Amino acid sequence: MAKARGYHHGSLRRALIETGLALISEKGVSAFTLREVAKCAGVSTAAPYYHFKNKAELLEGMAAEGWRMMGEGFEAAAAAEETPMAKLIAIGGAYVNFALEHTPYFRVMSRPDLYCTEEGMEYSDIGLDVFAMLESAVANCFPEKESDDPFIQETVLNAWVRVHGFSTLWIDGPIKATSLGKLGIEELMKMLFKTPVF
Amino acid sequence: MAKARGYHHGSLRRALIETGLALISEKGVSAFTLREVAKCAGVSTAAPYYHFKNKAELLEGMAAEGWRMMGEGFEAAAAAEETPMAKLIAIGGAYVNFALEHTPYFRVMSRPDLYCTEEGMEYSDIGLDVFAMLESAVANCFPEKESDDPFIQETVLNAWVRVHGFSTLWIDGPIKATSLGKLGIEELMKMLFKTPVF
DNA sequence: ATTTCAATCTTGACAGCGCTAAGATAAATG
DNA sequence: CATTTATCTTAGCGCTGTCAAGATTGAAAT
Repeated sequence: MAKARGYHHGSLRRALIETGLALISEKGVSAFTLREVAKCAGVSTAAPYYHFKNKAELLEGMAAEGWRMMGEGFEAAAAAEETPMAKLIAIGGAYVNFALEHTPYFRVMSRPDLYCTEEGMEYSDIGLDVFAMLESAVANCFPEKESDDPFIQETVLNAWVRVHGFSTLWIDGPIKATSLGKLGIEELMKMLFKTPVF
Repeated sequence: MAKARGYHHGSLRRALIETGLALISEKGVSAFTLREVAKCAGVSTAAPYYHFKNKAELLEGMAAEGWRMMGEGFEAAAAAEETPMAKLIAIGGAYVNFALEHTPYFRVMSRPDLYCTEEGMEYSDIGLDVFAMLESAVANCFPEKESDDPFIQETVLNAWVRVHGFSTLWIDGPIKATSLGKLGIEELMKMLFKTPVF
């Protein structure tokens, strides 16, 4: 009754997500096609519709998985450091690292228009959880302040904007096309975190 | 022989770009359709193919126009200030303002995968010109340094990442979905430029 | 003024897309 | 073994990007 195996894949749902990510990795998210995903997974065109209501829901599945992975990366990065400040920096690094190492996930996650199609859902709930982790990492650096202190908010904004802007500009190509592109990624990331976030 | 008027529009090319932007503004760039653009412009499905090689080239036309506009915005913003530093800050503000006021343009411009399809073209040439303006605005703030000084590069990266990251996160929705969203756009922009870029 | 001509647009068609309805098949249950 | 339920397939709709062929037009040439 639950998640029994069908007569083809043991778990087509997983296969579709993975095949889809592979496809996005190769040809980009705009060339991502339900039919091709199905073909690559070895099933018919209509098979995905048993596991996902539509294309957007498959993308939402990818995004949710990505957010979960990013959250785990945040936790691991923070756990490896001692001071709140070092934890915050490590989380920023984890954000960029995730975008670079799991680019297809990140591409989907950062395009809410693809999977937050209708209803009241404005944004991925899991995405908000990850944001909350960043938020409290900042707050922990300034225990004497309230969490809605303007300074905290400013710092959160600054950190988020920085890691997201860099990730986007890097994986989409613009940085590589400019004089900054001649610098390696390690050097750029060092620059990115050299200027304090507060 | 040159750009004579056809037997329908005086200049269909312009009409397609404008209609297309209106469509993107309403339904987003992923719902942008050549056929619908043609219909809204009052011509047949195949008409656009006289003015643009394909869909990507129409999007490229939009992007190029957007980059030009952004460049003009940069110049105007810089011209209104006296000191190099004030010019730099004004340019940063012009970047964000462009994204907010000309969102459909910005959406296309920041998706090079849509219009930099093939050949050697990795990124819009005009986009690179705009980047050069930002670069020299930074360099002008530190006349004693060479333009390839690491500090200059770091500052360029920091400024770019900040304005681009904020613009993207704002127009795509994430910021609005978080606690930061409760703050107004003016307040957020003040925060964005409060922390120095160098 | 008529002819000619190149630029511009239309019609019609093709393969591929997301999605749905109806039927087939395999695995789980009795 | 029979039945039921979950899973998948086949067939088809209206949409998309793109192209080939033909129609229409304004302007240049005579």
